[in-house]
Amino acid sequence: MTKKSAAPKFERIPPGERRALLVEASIACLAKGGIQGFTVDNICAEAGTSRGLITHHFGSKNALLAAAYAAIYGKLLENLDRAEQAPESIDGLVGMMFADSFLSRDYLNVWLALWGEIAVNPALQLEHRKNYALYRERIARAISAFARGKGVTIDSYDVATILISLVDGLWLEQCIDQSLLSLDRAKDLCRRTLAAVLAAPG
Amino acid sequence: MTKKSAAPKFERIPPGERRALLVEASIACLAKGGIQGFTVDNICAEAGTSRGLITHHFGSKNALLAAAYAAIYGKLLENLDRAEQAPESIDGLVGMMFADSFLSRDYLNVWLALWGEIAVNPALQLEHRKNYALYRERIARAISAFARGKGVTIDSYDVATILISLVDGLWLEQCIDQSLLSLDRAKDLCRRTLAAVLAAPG
DNA sequence: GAAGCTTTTATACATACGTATAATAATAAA
DNA sequence: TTTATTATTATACGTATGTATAAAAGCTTC
Repeated sequence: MTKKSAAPKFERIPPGERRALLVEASIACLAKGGIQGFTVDNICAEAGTSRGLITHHFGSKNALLAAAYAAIYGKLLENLDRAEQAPESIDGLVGMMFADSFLSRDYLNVWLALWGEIAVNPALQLEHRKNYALYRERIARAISAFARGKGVTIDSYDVATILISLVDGLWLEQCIDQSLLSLDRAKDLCRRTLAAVLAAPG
Repeated sequence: MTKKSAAPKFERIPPGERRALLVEASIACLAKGGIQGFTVDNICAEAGTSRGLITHHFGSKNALLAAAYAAIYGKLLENLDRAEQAPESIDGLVGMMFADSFLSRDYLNVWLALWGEIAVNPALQLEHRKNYALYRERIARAISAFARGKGVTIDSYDVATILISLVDGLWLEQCIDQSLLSLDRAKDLCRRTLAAVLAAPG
């Protein structure tokens, strides 16, 4: 007679996977309710775990927030690295920016929620600086390569700032009020601005 | 013998003034701690009143938040109306944008904190749409007048979107990490972009 | 100076919050 | 099969939260 094995009351998974699950749940909560939706109860309910796991795996809620931010930026940079290294047209440059930026509407809300926290949360600020520098460098490099290929002389650092700021602004606009701006129009405005800036003398 | 009059335990001021005080205190709290710093305790401590006044004068904390947003936008629009109606140079246009945008670093944090809430707070969303439409209209009008004066034909609505988005993006960048961008450089990038866009054919 | 009105305070209340704790149970190792 | 490890749960605890309530007190009007 075989021993009757009871159904396990919970599944035990490797720490790395559990952390990833909690990070995913955190992002979902940020998307739904902004930084105010980022609570232990919400996150653990979303992840389907008990309340203790955040402390166990991250030490604190704030550490989980920093981890979530790192994960989001990680995805962004990863996508960027998959893109062609040196876009050879304005369209290519714009495509590079928007492939990562306008991934999904939910993600926009997450960025916005996190941005609002960075200024008042040192741990997040640290995480931001680290990742943003990589991001900016990557964009500036692409612009630089593009300009070199076209024989245009520009300050790629300046153009990168313009491009990133414009995309962030369009993004923000799209996030706050979806009815004002479509992805296609955002791309188009970006393309037009970039073309004008790169064509201008100086 | 005159009656000894005890010092009043509190000052009673007109509802409008009290509301303004609470709105000011709200903005200060948002600047310090983001949306998470926007609590009844913080606000009333900042305003130097007891906890009951928010409910009494606004009905709810959320209504106060909407009022604070309206007040901030009100100041923005007011400043804009004081500016010259039709800037006649690129510098004038840029000046118009930045006179309101970069008022103070504290205000940047407030905008950022509020932006993060708009997507998840219907009352704020309503207040935003109303004011943003006025803002955008005002900017587009100035651009339109400028172009007409110079004999340039443009879609002022498009250029307004570009300009506003760029300024918001620069603003965001400045807010998140002050070490990356000075006001002067932000203005300069804006000027340069605007000049290029307005000079471009089409 | 007295009455009435409404601002203002003080307090109470139920809920939500982040974290600490101890018990439990799933897995790996022996 | 037994033991050891640690992921996981359940719960407790103190604090913070937004709002409701009632008492107190300032101001206006007569």
